[in-house]
Amino acid sequence: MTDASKPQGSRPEARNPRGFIDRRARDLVAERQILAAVSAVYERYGFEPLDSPAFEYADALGKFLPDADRPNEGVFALQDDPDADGNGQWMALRYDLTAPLARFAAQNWETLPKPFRRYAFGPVWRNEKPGPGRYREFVQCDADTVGSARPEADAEIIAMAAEGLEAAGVPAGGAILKINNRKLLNGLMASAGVTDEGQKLAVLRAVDKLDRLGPDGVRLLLGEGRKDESGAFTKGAGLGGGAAERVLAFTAAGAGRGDTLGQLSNVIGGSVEGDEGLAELEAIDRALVSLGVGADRAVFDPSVVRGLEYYTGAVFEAELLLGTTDERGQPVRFGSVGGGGRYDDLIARFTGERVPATGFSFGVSRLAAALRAAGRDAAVELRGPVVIIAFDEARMADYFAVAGELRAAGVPAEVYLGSSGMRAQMKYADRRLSPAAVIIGGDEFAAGTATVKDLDLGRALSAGVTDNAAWRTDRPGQVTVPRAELVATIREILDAQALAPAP
RNA sequence: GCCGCCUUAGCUCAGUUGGUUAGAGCGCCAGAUUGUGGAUCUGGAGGUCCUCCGUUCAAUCCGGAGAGGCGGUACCA
Repeated sequence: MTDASKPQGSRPEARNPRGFIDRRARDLVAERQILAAVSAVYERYGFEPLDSPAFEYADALGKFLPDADRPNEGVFALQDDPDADGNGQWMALRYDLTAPLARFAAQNWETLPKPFRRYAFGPVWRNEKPGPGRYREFVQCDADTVGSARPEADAEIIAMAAEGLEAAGVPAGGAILKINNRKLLNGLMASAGVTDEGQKLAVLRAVDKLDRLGPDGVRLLLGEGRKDESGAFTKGAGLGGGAAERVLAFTAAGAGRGDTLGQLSNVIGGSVEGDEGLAELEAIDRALVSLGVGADRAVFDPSVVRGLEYYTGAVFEAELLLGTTDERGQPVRFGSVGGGGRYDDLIARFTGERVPATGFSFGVSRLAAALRAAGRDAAVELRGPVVIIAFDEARMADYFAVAGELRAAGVPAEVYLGSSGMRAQMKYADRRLSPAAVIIGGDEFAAGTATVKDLDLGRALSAGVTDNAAWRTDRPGQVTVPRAELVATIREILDAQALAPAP
């Protein structure tokens, strides 16, 4: 085996790049169903589809602009057409669908109908450390309204997101949209004397961890800092005790609708920006009520932060409440499957003109994985084609004719194209989860017949069979019919299987 | 980025206190069965023991460095 046919050490290892995965039929069918269902909902709301390139010039993507020192920080970037000095335009794979939308809207602003409503889906790439269920390439689906400052635009996005998740297969009560407004926390921090941008960020980060660390952990992070179990120390926001308690009181204002608004107005009190945020949430509440979205589907939750600078007003997050378990039966918290909010400054980066915008995006693969883990993907069932056994070299033309007839009748079919014997061919059909196999050998040709084997019937019967000889001679589910009745016979088998539970 | 654990067959893992030919289960291939899936039995293929350097008569095993994987943490557009 150490001969020339196997040069040692010179073979590439067949493996995926770190953080990238192959997705097979099962995953793809599930994702396609989700996208089809969600697209239909979004279009019903008047959103038009848009596709944009995988690459954008790096400056258009915004703050993750690669530079000479760290060209790959966060994004996958390359230099387009570099000259002799290595100078070229930096371009990068998009890391979300919102930045490309901002570029597109700015570029076509003069001719777009405004407000502009579009949805988009496709892969996005992030050059960062992968984690469990977290990859460097994944499919996102995003919907935005550009050019409307009305809180109703936010409410409609929220309502549409809720409806979209249900259409994708999340059962009623399986997810909740949590809504907050950046202006509330900004107002609160302003009245507490927090003006430093770095300190503001630290406060946001601390609040974001409320669900994981609890109020005590967040209190530490708002103050001096916190040391976790592994001994790593996270520097805190450096807030004084009074200010920290005010922030905590704010985040504790409950997750409801009208009652939460009342509590928030007590805690916020005073600042102009805070009052503005409160008024926006009240308007969103009214719109949600008229859109038929109750507190069972969307609530106000002051602990929702959603990322950093970018958002300027309302923010929302979709949390999955479905009970899910992993392969070992351990419960898994999927948590957030999507989020969004109002970003009024993103397009101004290009045009200098402030354009209000709001949107929501979710991870399609992640949602599919969550639905699978929750056992909600039963509708996705992969059946193989009808397999025509390649019995006789000289008769291949006849086999292809059978395949053609079946395909013309709308039945997925294929002629076995390997070189193995019949046993292996049957095994192949079984493994493909084929509904039926067609056997036309010398006997059938002589008699002008075809033998059709109902593989599901055999699958069902095989459980009770212990003797191989009997299993073979019984030939379960097998019928021989005149060649002319072949397609009709298979049709009957398929119709019968459609009524039976999946094998 | 930081911390910890791990790396032996396609997969899950044994094992060798450093010594001739490194094992199991599952999976795969074939036969028992000229033309039939599951089960069973029999046989077979499949390994640079992650890589490099060092120590040694001798390294899959000991030491060092590196790579890759997993988990936590930080970041998350």
